[in-house]
Amino acid sequence: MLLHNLLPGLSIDCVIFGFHQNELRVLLLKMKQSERWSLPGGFIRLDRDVDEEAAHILHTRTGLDNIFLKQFHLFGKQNRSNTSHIEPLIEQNVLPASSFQWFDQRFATIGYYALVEYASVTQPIADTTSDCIAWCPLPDIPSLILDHHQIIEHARVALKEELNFRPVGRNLLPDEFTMPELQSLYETILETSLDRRNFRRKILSLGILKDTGKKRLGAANKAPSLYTFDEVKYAEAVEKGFKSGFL
Amino acid sequence: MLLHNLLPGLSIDCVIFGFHQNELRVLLLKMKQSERWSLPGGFIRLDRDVDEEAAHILHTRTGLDNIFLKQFHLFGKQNRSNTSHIEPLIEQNVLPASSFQWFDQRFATIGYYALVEYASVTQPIADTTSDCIAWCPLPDIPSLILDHHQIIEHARVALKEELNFRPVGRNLLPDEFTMPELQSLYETILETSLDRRNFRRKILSLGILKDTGKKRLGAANKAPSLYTFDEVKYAEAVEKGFKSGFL
DNA sequence: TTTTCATTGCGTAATAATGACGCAATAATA
DNA sequence: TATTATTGCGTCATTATTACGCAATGAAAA
Repeated sequence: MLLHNLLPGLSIDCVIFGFHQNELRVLLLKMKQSERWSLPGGFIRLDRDVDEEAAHILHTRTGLDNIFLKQFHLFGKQNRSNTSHIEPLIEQNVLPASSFQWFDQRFATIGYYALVEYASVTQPIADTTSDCIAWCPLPDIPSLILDHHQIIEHARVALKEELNFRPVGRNLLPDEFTMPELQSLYETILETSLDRRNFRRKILSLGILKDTGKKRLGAANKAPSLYTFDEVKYAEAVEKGFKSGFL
Repeated sequence: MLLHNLLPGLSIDCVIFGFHQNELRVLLLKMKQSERWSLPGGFIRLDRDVDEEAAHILHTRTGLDNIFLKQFHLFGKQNRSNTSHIEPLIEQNVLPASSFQWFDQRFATIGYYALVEYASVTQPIADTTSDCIAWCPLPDIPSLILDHHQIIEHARVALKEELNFRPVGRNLLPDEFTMPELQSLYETILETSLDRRNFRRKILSLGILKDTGKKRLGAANKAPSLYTFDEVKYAEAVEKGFKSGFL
């Protein structure tokens, strides 16, 4: 990392959501020399767009390209950043002492959330300042550095609001999925329970699903049908959003 | 402006919306030594939160406090900023030559939109780099510096989407207003026309309006009732948003 | 092989919301 | 006093939502 080659004062933090075992999970990095975790993030190279850099961070951690990625908020409190999570890294020579003044700046950070298919991230990659990287279920997020708790919470609300406007499942579910799986995703994001039969009718009325004709066998009950998203209709729905309110 | 006292690389641009004569208008500054206009904006003092600084910019230009202000997007293209609008100002000694290197940085800018009651901004105040400041109707925005056209367009879309979730009129209309005035505001923001009778029913069903009992006299037709917003219900609606989609 | 079980797919009835209108009432003006 | 433009209120058909009932069906237990 060539620090003179970066946009000063601004960082990126990514809340990478996955869905597994009926839970929303986020990808977190365990800081070296500390019990705290952090969001995947980084700084912006002077020759890259901010959006580009966010996509790059995501690619670096997950190996994935063309991820659904959305900027949701700039966190700009005057006192939000400090060097307490960096100092142990410098002491233990994980980072060079010369990097201290870079981290000692005031940073605003721009939050992005990403939606990825959990199973497609087989081997997430930690960075040099981290021991490991792992998916953490939202209910039991560990202790985080800086304001990263707040960033995750903000992302969660942003995702929840988005869900009422636009379809979201395409990015979080595998290619084929059952109606109960889709419903569980919605219930998790919305933090509520929905009537099975009404959910089914409503989501089908959006016209973005295709029945594959196949069924998910194996469970001790009636086998649910497998659906995929109709790519064309889905893209249209993402573009135009759902009708709501006055429009 | 003490440039060493500012967060580098990040600026603020404010799209200040007002509503007058059935048109949405934005407050723009005419650059000195140029035919171009710009959004009110500025840089972030190291001892201020970004949100605080945005509110400060608004106060400086409009004299108003407690303005509805919402961050909507970070514009972070690598090549979005340049010094072409600054050079004439330095040549004519409007800005000191020493400020060139500050403006020659790459800047990302965080966009805020503000909603203000048009009539309450009696004397908007230009800055030292501007000849004048004026309300411009959205349909005829003049030539703007940098990516300010794009910023306004983005703000407009953000406002439009917001309108489907939360009430907006409180900040754009005078204390008392008629149903047709409110409808005209909605139609302008949504860029559509709405049935008068259905709009009335829907907006009343939200329970955020109070009939003052008074009427707006003077026109050659039946005098429309004057309404105000029910502060308690309105605040509740802003907080919780309107029901829509799945939730 | 048959029964049991959990769960799906489909359906229905009551209620609420929406879209497209009709029409009498009314403030200013001719 | 009649005319004009526009408001406030109401109706009716259609669509959406809510709250359920029930037969069908894979797998597992009897």
